[in-house]
Amino acid sequence: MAPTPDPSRRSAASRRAVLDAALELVQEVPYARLSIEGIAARARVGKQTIYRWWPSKAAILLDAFLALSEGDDGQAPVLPDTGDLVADLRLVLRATVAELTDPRLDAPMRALAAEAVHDATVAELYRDRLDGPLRDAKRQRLRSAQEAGQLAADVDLDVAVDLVWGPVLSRWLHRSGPLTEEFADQVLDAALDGLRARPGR
Amino acid sequence: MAPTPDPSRRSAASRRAVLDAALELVQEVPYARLSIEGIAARARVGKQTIYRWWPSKAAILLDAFLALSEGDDGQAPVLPDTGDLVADLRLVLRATVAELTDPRLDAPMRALAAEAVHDATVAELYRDRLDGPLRDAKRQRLRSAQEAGQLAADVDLDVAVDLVWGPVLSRWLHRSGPLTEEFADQVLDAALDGLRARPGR
Amino acid sequence: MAPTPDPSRRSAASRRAVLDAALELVQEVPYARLSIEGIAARARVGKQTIYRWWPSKAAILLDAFLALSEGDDGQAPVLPDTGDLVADLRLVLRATVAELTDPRLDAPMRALAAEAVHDATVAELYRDRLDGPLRDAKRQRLRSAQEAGQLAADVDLDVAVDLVWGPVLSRWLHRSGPLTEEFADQVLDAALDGLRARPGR
Amino acid sequence: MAPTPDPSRRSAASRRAVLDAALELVQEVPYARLSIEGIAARARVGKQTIYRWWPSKAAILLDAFLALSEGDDGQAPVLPDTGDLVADLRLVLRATVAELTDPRLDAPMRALAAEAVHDATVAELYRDRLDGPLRDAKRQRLRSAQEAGQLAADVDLDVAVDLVWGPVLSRWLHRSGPLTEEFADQVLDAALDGLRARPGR
DNA sequence: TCATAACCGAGACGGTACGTCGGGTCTTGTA
DNA sequence: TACAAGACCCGACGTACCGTCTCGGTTATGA
Repeated sequence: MAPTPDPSRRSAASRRAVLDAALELVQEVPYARLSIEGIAARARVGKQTIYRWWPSKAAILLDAFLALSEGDDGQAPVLPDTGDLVADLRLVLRATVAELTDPRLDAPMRALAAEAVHDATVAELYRDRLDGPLRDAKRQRLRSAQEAGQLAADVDLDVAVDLVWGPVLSRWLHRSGPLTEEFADQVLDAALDGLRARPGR
Repeated sequence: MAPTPDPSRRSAASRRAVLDAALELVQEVPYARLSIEGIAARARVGKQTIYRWWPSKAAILLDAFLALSEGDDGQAPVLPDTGDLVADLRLVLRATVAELTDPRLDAPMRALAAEAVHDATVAELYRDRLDGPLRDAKRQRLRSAQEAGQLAADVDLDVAVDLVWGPVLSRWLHRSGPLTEEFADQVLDAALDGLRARPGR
Repeated sequence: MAPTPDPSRRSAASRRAVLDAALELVQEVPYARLSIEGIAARARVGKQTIYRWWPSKAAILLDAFLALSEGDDGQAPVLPDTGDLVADLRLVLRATVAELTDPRLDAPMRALAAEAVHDATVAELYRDRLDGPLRDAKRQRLRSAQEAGQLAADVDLDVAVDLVWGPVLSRWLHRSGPLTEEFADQVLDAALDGLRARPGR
Repeated sequence: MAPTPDPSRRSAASRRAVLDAALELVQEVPYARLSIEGIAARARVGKQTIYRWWPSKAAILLDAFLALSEGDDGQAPVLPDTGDLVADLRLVLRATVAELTDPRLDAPMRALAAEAVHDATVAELYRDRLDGPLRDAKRQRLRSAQEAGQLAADVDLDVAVDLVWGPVLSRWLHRSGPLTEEFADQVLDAALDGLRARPGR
């Protein structure tokens, strides 16, 4: 159905220009005013070139966002594993908070996240290309901890990932409170030790 | 500057018609195609009437959504408090999952949530009129548990709320996995008891 | 089929602005570059306003052209009838030549004529609103001459009109030679007296 | 500046394909939708091939049209000269009418004529390659008649040509009436004998 | 004989304009 | 004065072509 043109003839310069323009614009103007027309104009590129290679505005943003984290190219992300679960997770969760509050990343990530919220197609793209690999890494680190006997054996790792990162993501998306390192630490502690009052603690 | 029209002369019929039309349309068409023009046409209402009474599309959705949960009118929500924290929270968290998966509520809630993700103004509206009262109730229930010695004394209640509901919201928004009662229960158990492996458990 | 909006709500200012802009542009730029987009921009008018009220670019030109000859408003044109057929026709045919060579009229008339050449719909519009009334006047003047015994009784008046004006129009359209008063006079003389050599002439 | 490619290497097959495609398309679709892109696609030819060999769409049409009347190749056209001026002209004028009403020729001729109306460059092409030789032949036949004393000595031959063919062309272009053999005959009679009432006729 | 230069098909590219949709404002007539 | 209706200016949509520009591939000489 999709005529999908020959990628070998694709202009790398145009691709970069579009991605850069998208990133610039998503930070300059409110999301609702981000238009393909505007991206094309800023990138000095014909609109057709955009429509030829990207199926949606969200797909551009996704590519643009992936292009931001250039170094990781190719290899799947891996979480640090020093053996000290708490320290490792604290590091990573703080990094997550730092990313989410980085003004350079906030705008495109919000744009993507919002798009994913109401469009399952975009959600799938987002999951496959951005969140998925990262989630695998998180699950992997927790599995390692579980195997080392540091994590309860009966805990579903997907649940565990959501328990640690869910609160942070939720607070970021809903702006339901300040998103700080302190919050990250509190969440981590609570997630590991539980909310319940326990004697001998 | 704002003309702020006289609310006493407002047509209740038009208000209802707009809200109903918005709810119908948000379920019929993909969110991107939900237009004020379309709502006005469906509601047999002049566009000006909408612009007179609502500041944004999101505000319409919010009103429409509030109108859905009519019974709660006025009084602030309260969580059950039978003394059995686990049972109470399980009930409520399952109810949350039920709401989020109710096809009748899913569409407008997603629309609102997405709008809130990229627009801080909408996020505030959302927080004040929808999420806020509910969050207070959650915090209140947890405070009661804390006072009863069921919750660790040093736990920040906002962190606690996010630890319990954050994973559910996050999974809903990102569609990162199936959103089931079982998941709710797992999250609750993990949140209360922690992920960490502990002897004597 | 056509939704044809209510003409009573039409903005007279926009109408004028569009017509003026069209006339200006058709004289400034080659016809192929005359765009509705350009007319709308020049007229400071939304494109939709043009599409609402005119079915085609040619229709705009036609209205614009009719607006040029403002004085004639309403009343049908009449050719002079002094009794002296030759003098009357000479006057009118020279006026035709003058119009066709007037740089202010040449551009829009060519645009219209060309459009009419390949589009029968436009040709009909053109005939009904521009050429028709004028042709009636010509026929009427010739009929009067015929009744006065100045024109051969067996001549079809439509043929007669074409014999007098056809050569001029043809030369204008095809630029097959200089379009001068002298040419008009020669055509008129030849049309009245015929090409054939005759004794006693 | 112009690279002027080597004509000896030109692909005759491509030339034919373009000309054929142009003729087909000009008859299938309204002129405004006739695109070089479309011609190239139909002819299975690269766009560059068209741009290399033809300066404009009109030039393609002209070539295509000339290719239709293949037989006349090279030699200039000549009008019959039997000595009987009326019979000869009647024959030719009827043939003109037949051509103009031939549905196979009508579309490309209209396209060309319309293009010539608003573009003086095309008009020149048209005159030089199509109309010019024919006009010479007409003038030649009339000169012969004039020398034989059949045509008034003081008649300008260009005026004479326009007097005979102008009405027919004009009616064709403006569709101002039915274009029939009868009309041709009437025009011819009127042109030769004049419109004026004359005693002894 | 074979390189090498042209034409060729294909089609991506930066652009301009198309005709449509919707945004938010303003006007008109009715209740 | 609120309302239904809808015209208005404007900006963006996604598409069609423009004319230019590579890309391989195939002829078709001329070193």
